[in-house]
Amino acid sequence: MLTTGPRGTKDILPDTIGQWLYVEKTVRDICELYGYKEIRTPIFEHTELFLRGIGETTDVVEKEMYTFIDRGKRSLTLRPENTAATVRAYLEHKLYADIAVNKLFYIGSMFRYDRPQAGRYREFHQFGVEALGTLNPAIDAEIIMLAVQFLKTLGLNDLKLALNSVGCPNCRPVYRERLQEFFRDKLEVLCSDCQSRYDRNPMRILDCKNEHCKELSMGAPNITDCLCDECTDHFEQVKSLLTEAGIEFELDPRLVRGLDYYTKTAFEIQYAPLGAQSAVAGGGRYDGLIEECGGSPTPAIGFAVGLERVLLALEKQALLPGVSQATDVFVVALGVTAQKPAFKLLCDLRAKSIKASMDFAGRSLKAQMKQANKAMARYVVMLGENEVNDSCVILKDMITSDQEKIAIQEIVNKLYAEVKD
RNA sequence: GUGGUUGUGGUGAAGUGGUUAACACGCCGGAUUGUGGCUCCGGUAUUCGAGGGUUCGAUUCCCUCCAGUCACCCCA
Repeated sequence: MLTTGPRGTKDILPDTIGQWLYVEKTVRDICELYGYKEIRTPIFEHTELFLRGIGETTDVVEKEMYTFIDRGKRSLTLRPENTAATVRAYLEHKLYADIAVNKLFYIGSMFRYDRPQAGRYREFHQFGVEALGTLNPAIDAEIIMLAVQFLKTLGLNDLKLALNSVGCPNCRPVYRERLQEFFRDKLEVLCSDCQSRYDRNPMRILDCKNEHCKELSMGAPNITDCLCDECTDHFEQVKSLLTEAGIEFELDPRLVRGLDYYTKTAFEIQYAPLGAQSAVAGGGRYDGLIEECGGSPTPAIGFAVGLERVLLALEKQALLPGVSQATDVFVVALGVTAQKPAFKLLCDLRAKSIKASMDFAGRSLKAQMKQANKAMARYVVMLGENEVNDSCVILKDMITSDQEKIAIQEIVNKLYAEVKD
């Protein structure tokens, strides 16, 4: 218990931290390129924010939230996603007053009480982007392109961009009714999951993996045929902008998002080799959310990328960079009298920005040499009693195995010249 | 929340109802005086996820729990 982390969590150890830094660097670079600014919101929020924002009947809210009561008897929840919180911050700090369109990105931990499986954890990391303040289809295209370019920059291939429009409060209810109408006489023969979807979210029936349900849903009406004029027009423009930009996409009229706030444009980027959890990125428009959160009606769009899934995909394509943890110099000290001068040398080297390490376990010379080798040290500086008495050190080149005696006053400059040329 | 599957040292893994739980890698130490990477030698699990039960006896059989893993649900 004490030696096991909570279920669904993962430690990121020194041997893999480089992968994260690499991905995070890519995130920051691309966001800078597209003009998105980083925002950091709290890990927890008032529970109410997610209830209202995400939707009370969504799975995320109904069964996946980490909710707790604090000592002030407030109900708080660990964020299961970051769009609602970003909107909250946007309203709280009146960011809309600064500029017409706010372009923001975030990167951090999210929490969902789910059964862990491949690509799904209880604490996971998302990189997300939000553009608040415009209904212009060009921002839809920009957002989607950013997501695609991010994944491509990392080197991922075989990605599938699925695109759909889920309508707006004007046309979606119409579609919903037509769907229910279509399935009404088939309700008895649908799987039990779909029977409950029928009322909660009939669009999900279209997405069912059950073969029988798939057959039954053949010929079901498509949402894109039921969109209102405004949504149709918007969707057409998004599609043509993407086409002009050379972004390949697949129209998927069955693509549904699980969060209530989505409107119009919905998209998902899938990487099939990941198995069941193949959605690497997902997002869409949420033109009603800001008003729902107490702001004035403001259109917005965003997406989130699951970083663990990205890392899994990169691993499958062997795209993870090997991080060199080589050090420049390893200082080997022999015996007690050399300890202090060795430590001083270590400090002096670092003062010159030379990467340097030494042994602190009081090990033998041989063991220290092995350690230097493991640390991939370019040079080893040795000093023992003799060297201390002579005010010199032995400098060893670990590649050529050459070694020479050097006055201790000169060693730092000498190494600086070697390492920093 | 539901179902499948797995759980032996730091890691990958053999193995059996009964004296000292293979092997490989890793790690630690050594191969004459103060020197790495190769090689060789030695040391590295009072214990087989945890707790019960069956048994003369269980790591091996049963139950419960915990954890990993995969799938459903759902999502990034």
